[in-house]
Amino acid sequence: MPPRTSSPMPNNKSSSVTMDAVYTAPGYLFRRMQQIAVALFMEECKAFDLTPVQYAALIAISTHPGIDATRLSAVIAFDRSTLGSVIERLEAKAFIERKPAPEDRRVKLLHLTRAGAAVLRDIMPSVDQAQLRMLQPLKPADRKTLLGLLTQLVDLNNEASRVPLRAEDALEHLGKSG
Amino acid sequence: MPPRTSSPMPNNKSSSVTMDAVYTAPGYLFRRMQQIAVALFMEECKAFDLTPVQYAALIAISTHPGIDATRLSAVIAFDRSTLGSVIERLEAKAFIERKPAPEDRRVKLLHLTRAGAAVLRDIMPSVDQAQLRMLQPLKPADRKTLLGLLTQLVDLNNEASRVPLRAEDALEHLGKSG
DNA sequence: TCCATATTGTCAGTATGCTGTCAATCTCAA
DNA sequence: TTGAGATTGACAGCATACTGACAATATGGA
Repeated sequence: MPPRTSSPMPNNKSSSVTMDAVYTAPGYLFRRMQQIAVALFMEECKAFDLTPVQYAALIAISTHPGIDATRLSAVIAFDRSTLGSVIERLEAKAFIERKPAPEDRRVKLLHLTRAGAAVLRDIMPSVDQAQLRMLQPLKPADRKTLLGLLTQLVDLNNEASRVPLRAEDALEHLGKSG
Repeated sequence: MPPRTSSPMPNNKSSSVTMDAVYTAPGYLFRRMQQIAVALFMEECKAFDLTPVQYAALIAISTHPGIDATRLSAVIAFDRSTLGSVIERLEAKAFIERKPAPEDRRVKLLHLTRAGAAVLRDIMPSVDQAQLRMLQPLKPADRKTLLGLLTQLVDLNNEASRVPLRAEDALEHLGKSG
C-alpha cells in the first residue's frame, strides 16, 4: 500500500504545496485507473492481438454492420481522426473489411470478417475477466455503487467530452430514424 | 442524455451482442471519464500552456527539488519512457532545469525555475476549477462517495499498474531513509 | 581488483488522442 | 442548376503511454 505522503512528511522546503494536490485530484485518479484498466485488459487478452479500443470498435461494427467511420466514432465516443488508424489496423489484421458505399462515394462501409467475428467470440471471456479484476479489490456493494456513479458521471458529462457519445447516430445507416 | 442502446433496440441482426458489452464495462467508462477530465483540464487551463501530465510532473518537482527522472516516475506513477519527453518539453518551456548529479554521472537532477514556480502558482485556481467541474454533475454526497471509492480502487490496484506509485522513493534523494 | 549485475537516461517502434487542414463529394436553397 | 456550405476520409503535427533495447555508469561480491 503506497503511503500517503501528506503534511506530516517534511519533504517540501519553502512551498506549501504537497503531492496531495495531485494524489487527491479526480483527474489524476481517473488517469491512473484508466492505465490500470488498460494494463489488466492487455494482460488478460494478450493471446488475442486486440487493444481495448480495437475491441470496442469491433463490437460496434459487429452490432452495426455497414456503419461508416464517422458514425462509428459517435457510437463509441472515440475521436474520428484516431479511429482512422484503428480501422486501418483492424483491416490489416483482416478482422474487418472496408467497402465503398454505392450511394455516397465519400463513405466507406465497415463489415466484420469471419475472422473478426471469431476473435470477438473467443476474446469475450478474457475481456469479462479483465473487467471483473478492475473492480475486484472492492466489496461487491461498493463495486455496484462505483459503477453506478461512474455511469451517471460519464452520462452527465457527455457534452463536456470532445467526442460526445451519440448512440442514436448508429441507426442512421439503416434508413434515417433519428 | 445519450440513450442506452440496449436490448429493446433491434439494431443487431444475428449476433446476440449489444453495445452494452461496451457501455457498461468499467474499462470503457474509465477511458471516457479520463478523456472528459483531460478536456475539462485543457479548457480551464488553456491560458497556461500546461497539460495535465506536465502539471503533475511540475508539482512533483516542486515538492521534491533535485529529484531525478526515475524517481519522479515512481512518485507520479507515470511511465519512465514517456516522462523523458515530458521533461524535455518542460525544459523547452524553461519551467524546469536539468543538472548533472555530481555523485552519479548517469543521473540528471530536476529543479523548478522561477518561471516554473510562477506558472504553478498561477495555474492552481484553474486546475481546482477543472477538478471541481469533473464531479460537478453529481450531488455533493455522491462526489465524496465516488472519490473515496476511486481512491481506494487505485490504491488497491496499485501493483496491477505498469508503473506502481511509490511515494517513498521520493525521499531517497534526500539521504536514504526508506 | 574485476566482473556479473543493476540502474539511468535515451531511443525506436507501436497505439491512442486531439487540433487543424484539405480534397473530394454531397445537399440544399436561391 | 448552380453555388455556398456541410460532410467524409485522409493526413500532418503534437502529446501521452507502453515495450524492448542500448550505452554509459555504478555497485557488490568473489
